[in-house]
Amino acid sequence: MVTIIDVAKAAGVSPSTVSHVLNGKRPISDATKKRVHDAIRALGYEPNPNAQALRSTSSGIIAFYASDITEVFSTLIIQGAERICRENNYYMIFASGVEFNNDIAEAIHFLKKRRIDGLIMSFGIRKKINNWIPEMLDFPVVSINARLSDAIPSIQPDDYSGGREAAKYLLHRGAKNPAIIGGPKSRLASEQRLSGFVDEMGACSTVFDKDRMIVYGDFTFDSGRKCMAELLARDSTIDAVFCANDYMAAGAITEAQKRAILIPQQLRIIGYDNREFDWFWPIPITTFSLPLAEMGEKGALTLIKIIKGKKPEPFHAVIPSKLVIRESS
Amino acid sequence: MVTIIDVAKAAGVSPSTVSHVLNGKRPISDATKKRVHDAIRALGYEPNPNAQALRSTSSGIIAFYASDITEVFSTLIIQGAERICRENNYYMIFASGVEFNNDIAEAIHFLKKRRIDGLIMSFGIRKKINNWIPEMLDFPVVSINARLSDAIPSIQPDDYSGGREAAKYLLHRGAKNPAIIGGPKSRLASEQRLSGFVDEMGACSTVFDKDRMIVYGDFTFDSGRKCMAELLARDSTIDAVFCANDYMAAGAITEAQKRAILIPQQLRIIGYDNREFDWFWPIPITTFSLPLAEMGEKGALTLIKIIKGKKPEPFHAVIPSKLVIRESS
DNA sequence: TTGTAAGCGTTATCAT
DNA sequence: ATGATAACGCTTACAA
Repeated sequence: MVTIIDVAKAAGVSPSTVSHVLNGKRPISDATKKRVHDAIRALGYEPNPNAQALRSTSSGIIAFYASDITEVFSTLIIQGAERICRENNYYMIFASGVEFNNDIAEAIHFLKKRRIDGLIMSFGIRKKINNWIPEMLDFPVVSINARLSDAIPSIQPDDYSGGREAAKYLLHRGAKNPAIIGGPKSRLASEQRLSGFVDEMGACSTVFDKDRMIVYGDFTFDSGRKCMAELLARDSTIDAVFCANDYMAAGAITEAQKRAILIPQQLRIIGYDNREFDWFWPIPITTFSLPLAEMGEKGALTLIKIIKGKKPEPFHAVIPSKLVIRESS
Repeated sequence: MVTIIDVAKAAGVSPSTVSHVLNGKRPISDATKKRVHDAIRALGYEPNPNAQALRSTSSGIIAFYASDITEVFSTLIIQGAERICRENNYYMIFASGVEFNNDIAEAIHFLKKRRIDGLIMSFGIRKKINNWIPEMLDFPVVSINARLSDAIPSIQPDDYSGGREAAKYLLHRGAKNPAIIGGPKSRLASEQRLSGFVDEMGACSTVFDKDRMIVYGDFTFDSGRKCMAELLARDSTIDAVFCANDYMAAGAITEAQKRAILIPQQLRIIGYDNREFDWFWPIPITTFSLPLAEMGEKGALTLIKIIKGKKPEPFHAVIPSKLVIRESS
């Protein structure tokens, strides 16, 4: 184990000089700088992170809390965040809600004792968070996919504008009588996608009967089938359906095909989320690709700014999704 | 910040006694034990992990290296491993191959300087590992999904017996003329699945022409379609196809349906991996569910044994997959 | 621009 | 069965 003292001896300087060369917290002459760096390289010195964390206030660690780490979305967000952290010489550690029985308080407590410099919290399901304890968050925190409070910066996908774009696109494709299959009303993502869609219809002065042309599912494949059946029962002239996620879009397509409805000729379908199966579904599904990596990156960048005492701009960021056009529309 | 000294004072004992009460490395009288525990609870004392790691040789940290953390399989393995680690009071940190440009040496180096107690390496793709440097692994290591060397314990799914079970099941279902769509020959998982299948055919004294009835794809949906077409061109009386993974199974089903072949009546299809879309694919896909959580658990248990100086048993473990029967077969 | 020395919170060694 | 004390490797006042 090579220590800072070994390096100091080899370079003929004091340990504190070595330390300062490494973290640049005070001016060092170029000559000594070089001698120290040479010694470091020659000996293969690596600072001991535990000693650093023990002595200084900062640990160089950023924690990532994901409500469910097995959700694909989480991992893609993580990758984005990790890239930025590494570029800024932070190391990331993880905590998964599942492992803490979704006891966020316990998870935060656990992370705090590791003396983390900051925390990125990512929520798979964007619902209103209850039992929330912002008091615990008395250190740099960023929230992804949920707005926890006005005081905590957040990064969210722009579901509303996605909904608007879906409507615009369908109308552009010639849809005259579109409908919606929504997700649970408790899910913000779904609600915003729908209201964007409805607003855009209004903006294009297209008549849209919200009570009749919206059916609510529960984000599952089966509910997509049922909702499609229900919509067709209500109005057989429907020629386009915007689904609040891809599972329901797949169900809707399946149900329509069972009735020999031609897609996209007679009925256009759009999903949301760009799930893996979309592109090779029997009828490839048009969808919106979420800006997951960007959300992770932006989240990490924002957090690092806060750690360094700067105010992030914007405080609550919203990132657009990207329409991915495939055969179903 | 409550320290061990505060606790010692409150309990009227020395810091070293508190330390020993906590880690049980020497006998303590029940009376003092109680006093110390009371003090700990009263003050809400939490040992500082950084100080512990600095002073002792062990950090209490197990690292998990995954070649690709965004792969669903990785996350499920991780969850299994994490459960065991927590139960044994280890904390897990992660490194993803992607983040290190797949430079395993660098990743290991990075982890080593965090003073990890052990390492679980999980490889998404089971191919022979080249450029391997077992010399670096001079500390407790376990490998999941790949056998790195005789000296490093491994945990793998039993693809061979999965293949056998697939054959047995198809024959039992009355298949007379089965075929195989394999993955790339470089992939161990695929090769073992196939050879299990072929061996079982032999064991049941069923004729199987390996040259004619095996077509190799590349694990993608499109290759599944092509391979299915090729097989049907070779022999239109094929009544069952074992596919080395689910993507190809989905492709095979799609191709067969295009030709109006009835599934499962005229043609039974089995995939492998139990991907998410299997159960809601237009014809739900029979498949094998990999023992991912168990692999993670077993991996962690094995590693912890090694860390504690015990020899794990068995040294190279193999865990069976589970046949999940659905409509396609 | 550089050096000295104290101390971060533990655990390990040596006493008792 | 318990205590005193040094040491882990580093950062940071304080001095020079």
